[in-house]
Amino acid sequence: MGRKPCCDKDGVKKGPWSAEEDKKLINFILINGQCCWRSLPRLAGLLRCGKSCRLRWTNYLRPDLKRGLLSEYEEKMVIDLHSQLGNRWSKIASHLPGRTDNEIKNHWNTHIKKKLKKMGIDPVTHQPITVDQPSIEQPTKNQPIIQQEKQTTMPISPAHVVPEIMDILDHNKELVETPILSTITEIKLEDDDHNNNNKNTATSFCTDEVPLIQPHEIIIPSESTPSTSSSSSTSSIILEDLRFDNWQYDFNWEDDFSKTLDYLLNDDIDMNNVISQDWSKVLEV
DNA sequence: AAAGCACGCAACCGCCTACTC
DNA sequence: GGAGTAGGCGGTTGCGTGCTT
Repeated sequence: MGRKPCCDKDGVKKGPWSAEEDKKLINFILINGQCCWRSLPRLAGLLRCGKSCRLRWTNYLRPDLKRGLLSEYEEKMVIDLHSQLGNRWSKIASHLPGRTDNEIKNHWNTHIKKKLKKMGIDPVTHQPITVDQPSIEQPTKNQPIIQQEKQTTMPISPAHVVPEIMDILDHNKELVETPILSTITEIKLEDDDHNNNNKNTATSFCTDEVPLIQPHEIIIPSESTPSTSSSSSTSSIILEDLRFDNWQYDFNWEDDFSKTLDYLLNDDIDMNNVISQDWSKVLEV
């Protein structure tokens, strides 16, 4: 039996998200939290497949995302983590708060790869490129890291390859608030797919931290109801209940959320602008 | 000024895994 | 135990934009 498509292709919009769609998605998730992605588009009034909504939220709309280029420090983090974890972007991203796997993957492919090659380092093996050294294929996710390590006789950390990286790391350490560096050494090389115990540690990030709700708790935003923050007492109560206390960023709920809500409820505001500037500014740690 | 090209990034696709029944 | 489903992940694509010729 063939696999059922994640969504009905007919009537499902594809391509770039409009400001209106973003607004609907943010509004729905802020009010209801994340429920099942499959039914979210219907409940939120979006003509998108659930997968697309999840991706949009995870990679672009999530309030705790950092925008902009990776800092030099973050870049070194990615290099080091990649040397240990390979192309497991989500794992790498979990060690960089506010960064998504997609963002890191893109940055790796567009910037870091080139940079490493320029430095004479094979981005795949993290070892110096020699003329007759064939590039070793990137291990697949089915190939355990431990097994890959056995294939090499030298340490694979880039710090062994490029000593100055550690100097840069030290230099940039002061620029970062979160103690990311200390976690590098804590990364277990064994596959931790079955070990979610450290999912919610102070330094790792998890996209599941938006409160989950039961289907009966879902509130479908009404198009007809004028939704001002003062007029919707029901929403206020529920929003109060759904405070994202477990989120990793330092969110000043009283001030920032009402500010954010104002944006959402004000039709005159261009959401693209909100997201790229005010939204991220409001929620910046 | 315009055509061609390269680059960056958002979004999609298909596969995999975990979970439920 | 197997089928069906949902969510997650990594690879890839395609479009917008800036640069070069």
